[in-house]
Amino acid sequence: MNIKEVAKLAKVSTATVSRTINGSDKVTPETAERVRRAIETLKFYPNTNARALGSGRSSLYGLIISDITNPFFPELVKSFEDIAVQHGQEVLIANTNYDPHRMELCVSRMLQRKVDGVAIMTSEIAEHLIDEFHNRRIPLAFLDTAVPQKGISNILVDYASGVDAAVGHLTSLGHKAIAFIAGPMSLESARIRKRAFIQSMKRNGLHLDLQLIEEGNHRTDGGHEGMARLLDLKSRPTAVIASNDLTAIGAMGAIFERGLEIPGDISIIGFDDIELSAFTRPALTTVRLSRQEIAKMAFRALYNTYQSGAVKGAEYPIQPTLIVRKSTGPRPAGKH
Amino acid sequence: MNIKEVAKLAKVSTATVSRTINGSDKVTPETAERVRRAIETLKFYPNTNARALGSGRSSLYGLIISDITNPFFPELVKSFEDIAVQHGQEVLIANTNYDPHRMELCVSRMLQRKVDGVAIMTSEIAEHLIDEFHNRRIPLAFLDTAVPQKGISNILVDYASGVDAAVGHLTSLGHKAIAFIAGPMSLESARIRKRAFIQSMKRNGLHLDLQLIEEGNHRTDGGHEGMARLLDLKSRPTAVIASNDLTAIGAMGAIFERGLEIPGDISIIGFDDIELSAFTRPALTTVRLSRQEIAKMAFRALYNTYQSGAVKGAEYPIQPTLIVRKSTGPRPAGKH
DNA sequence: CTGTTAGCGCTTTCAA
DNA sequence: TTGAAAGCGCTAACAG
Repeated sequence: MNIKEVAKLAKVSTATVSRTINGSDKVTPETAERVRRAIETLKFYPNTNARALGSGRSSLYGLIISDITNPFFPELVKSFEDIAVQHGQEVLIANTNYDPHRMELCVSRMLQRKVDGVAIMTSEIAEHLIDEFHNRRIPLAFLDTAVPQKGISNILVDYASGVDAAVGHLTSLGHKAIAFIAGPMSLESARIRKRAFIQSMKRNGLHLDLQLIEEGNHRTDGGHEGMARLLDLKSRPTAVIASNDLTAIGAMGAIFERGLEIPGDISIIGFDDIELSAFTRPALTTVRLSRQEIAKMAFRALYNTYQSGAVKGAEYPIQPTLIVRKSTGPRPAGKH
Repeated sequence: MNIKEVAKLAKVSTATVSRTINGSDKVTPETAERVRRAIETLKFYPNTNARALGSGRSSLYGLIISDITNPFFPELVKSFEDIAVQHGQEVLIANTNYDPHRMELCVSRMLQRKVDGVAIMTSEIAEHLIDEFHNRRIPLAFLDTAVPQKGISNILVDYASGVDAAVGHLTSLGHKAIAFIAGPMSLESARIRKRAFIQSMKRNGLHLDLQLIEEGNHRTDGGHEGMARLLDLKSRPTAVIASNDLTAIGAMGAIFERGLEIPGDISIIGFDDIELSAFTRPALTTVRLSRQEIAKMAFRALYNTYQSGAVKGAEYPIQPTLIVRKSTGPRPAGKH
């Protein structure tokens, strides 16, 4: 079952069938109709491998993520697939599992399948792997890389405004002693969020107590430990901002263990707005980072770059938004 | 950059390069070594599209799921990818979004990419779409389909034993009035679970009160509503088993809203063991359905079927296990 | 607007 | 054990 059979049935050449499939405008409507009927009756599906070989374009876009079980990613993956399919493109997903070796494997998988572009939504990628793509003129899109370079597109989250919204919300509730549980400092995006917090505190004219800045690991256990240390302080904070939702959820556990109430004793704000955050008790106030937007931007960046044959990437800004739920409340009376 | 260049550099024919790549045993170790070095220095990655075209095997396996943001799927996807990559195969993931049209699109995507097999982990698939695969001799693996047929492999979860473990756990805690919040009756696997519950109650010699069986939708809202109705009963149950974890979580919300305690007033057990269940307060006792096992079985079924050219599928059993956490406790004193 | 035909890069007989 | 060469199914000049 191939294009030849279709051509025979429709009484045209294979070229005409190909043109019809590809929506060329130089085919008479009648001919096209005949071809389409032939395709229909034969239940013919063009072989994408042959198409890719013949045209030099795979219509495949790679999506490299750290770990699909990390709640940040599922919606990102879904949105990426949605928009790709809308454009008639296919998606190749690969998990690095936070493992550099595995990342290398992911890159090789992408290269073998001759992807037309790759969205790299993890933070860890070695320079030489980027070159591998760059040398082959394969468009790349990153999320929050430090430096835009080599024609790579970059999705840039405006962390500053997100953190600002969080700090603003807390100050409007009367909080002054605001703590921050950061992510791992090995992560660029975690460093950016921490810097954003420090600047936001200054901008809001609040005293910045370095004791109130903890380092976590973007997982619940890190949040738990960081919060435990904060609670051991003689003057403990009345509000905490966490670098991501999992950290915040871990912190909530630590607070409950001490018999304290949220938000009665301590208010807490997360970052990301993963699905889980709506289900915690109390539901978590958080700064939403739209994964749908990120995915759409990343795909468009790749698709446009590939289509236009452009060599240079661009920057795409994303605005986070504060989602107020139940984990934040007024500063407790008698506290500072 | 192609196999010819490699052949030239290694001073062999393209056939020998091909054989080396494919690990043929009829290549002298020395020749093979020379070829490998050439591949290395040229940073050559064989073009999978050409390979697929030449060999008639795509080394691609499809994985159709309902919705990656449904917490049941991420771990399944990850495990499937893991095992596929271990076998040098690639994965094509497609979400149906519970939409029949979209399912049709998924099938066409699979067909175009010429997958070597498809794992269909959703419940909704039309008969004629199955034929589409069957006619092309493409192995299929299903999760909990009603009837095994047409050489399709079937991953069969032993729901009976899972539900039995749940009922047993509750009776050992003294519970007698046990309710069940089922999934949507349009779903085969939901029907099976409900039947299993009814049978288990009988086997344990417990009175089966039909009022205590509610129908949900496998989402939190359905659990919430079902539980609300149960709480309105004059003789309300002391324990509830939900058809899946999301239902259980919704039910927990309804219980809390009435000012009741878990497990003080009511014990609750879920099904699936999604990640979220460890984070609820209290942590949810549930029947774990290992997604890793399901994924591995499905892949193996497909891979083996394809490799052996077999026409008929097989059945693969999966045993669920009870995970006891904090949402179950002794029957409250004075209650029945 | 349509047909002819030479590739695309690899696999796989068939010979040697 | 190795090489030559004929496909695999489609695309894209080029010619008409």
